[in-house]
Amino acid sequence: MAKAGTPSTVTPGGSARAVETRRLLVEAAITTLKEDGYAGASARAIAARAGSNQGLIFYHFGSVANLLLAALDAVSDVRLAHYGAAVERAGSVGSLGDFVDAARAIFQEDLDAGYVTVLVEMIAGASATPGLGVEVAARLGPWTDFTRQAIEQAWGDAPLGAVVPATDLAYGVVALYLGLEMLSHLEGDRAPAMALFSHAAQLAGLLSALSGVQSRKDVP
Amino acid sequence: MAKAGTPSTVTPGGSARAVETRRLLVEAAITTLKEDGYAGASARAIAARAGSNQGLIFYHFGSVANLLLAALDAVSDVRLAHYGAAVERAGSVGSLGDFVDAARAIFQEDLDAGYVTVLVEMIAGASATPGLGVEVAARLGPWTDFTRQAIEQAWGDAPLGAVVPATDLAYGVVALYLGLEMLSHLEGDRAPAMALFSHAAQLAGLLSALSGVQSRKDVP
DNA sequence: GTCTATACTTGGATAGAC
DNA sequence: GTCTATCCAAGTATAGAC
Repeated sequence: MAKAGTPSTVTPGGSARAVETRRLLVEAAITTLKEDGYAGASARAIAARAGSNQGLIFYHFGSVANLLLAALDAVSDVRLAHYGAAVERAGSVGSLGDFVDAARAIFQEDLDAGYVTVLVEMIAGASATPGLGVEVAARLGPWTDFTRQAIEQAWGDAPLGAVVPATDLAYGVVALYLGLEMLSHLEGDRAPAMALFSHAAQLAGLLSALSGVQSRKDVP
Repeated sequence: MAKAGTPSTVTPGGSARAVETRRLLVEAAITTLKEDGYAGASARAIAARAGSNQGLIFYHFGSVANLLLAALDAVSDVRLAHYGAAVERAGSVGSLGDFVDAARAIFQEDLDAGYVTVLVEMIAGASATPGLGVEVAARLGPWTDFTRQAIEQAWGDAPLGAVVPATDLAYGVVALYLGLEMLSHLEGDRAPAMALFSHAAQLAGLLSALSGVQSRKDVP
């Protein structure tokens, strides 16, 4: 997303200075969303963190909401690329447990960096600003798409895929991911969420053992 | 929660008029959180909806945040009571599938009424207001406690309880619930979430059939 | 083209009239 | 106990300086 062809933000100039200013503002917007939430992400708060003037937000992005969307785009780009690499590594092995482990590692990174907090805050904050909801929803698509692909890859020819469509499950996995991030962030304690991943890994092992066919793991 | 002994809000007077004013404000706060989110829940917006003066919020509750917490308390009380009744009904039957059905019905009600939106908005908005996080976290306890009890009841002596502790699973179920509400609310479409419940019901039936022992369902 | 200064609006909170 | 009037801080947005 955030390709040159379909810009979500009006970008007046392409000079080195302008690009750097926008980069600083986007960085500051991400940090502000992480630490102060959507309700605390005002033009003044973001600009102060970026060390620049608050008027620049409106010059470069047109509105605070547009800057926040640009921040969401930036986070999506960097995270999805990273997710893809992690799942490809797990895919080369192929067992369900490896995928759960990969998800666990990614989740831990996300909590540390607060990336998903940005997404959660944008979703929750969308109701406050008219028209923002559809924009955020559009940016959620790649996340669910990616999750669906990862699930299809993880399943292989496992029998579970017949009873629960990957699309539906992907929706649930994303929802769970967002919920876990919310709770962990609220309570400042990631232990319960991490415990769940451990149990999921156990169940994954149990499931693949139970299914009899050790789905194409023997192929090097 | 929200007992008389540990009031989260300072309530100056107990006259019939004062009580009614507070009730109106709490109602309006709930509606505002549902429709405009935490970021849109200003004193003026809430007071306008309640048809009363903005200053009354500070007189009766001390701050906007306190009013929002009172709103969360009100929602928690009414919903947990309802949840309890629904699970008791399902408990008298005792199969896992009945519990999933009960959860499905409750979830649909919550989406219609927007009750969980209030909780989600408070959790997401908590980062904006210092000190609000711990208050919201404290009010989340009953929800996870209730979920844990429902899970223990649903499992009975099923073998799954040994591998995944009810406490951990309850945490995940609450997280999933919050996430599903967020996504459904964002996209204005509950179909994907409802589809998940259908699949869960299927799996529940499959699981109880697979476990051989049809855990104490034959006892009327 | 880029940024600063300023205008104007809304929000939280209180003091005093009723 | 309730409402109006008001203060000031913080918010969005633009007009004009560089």
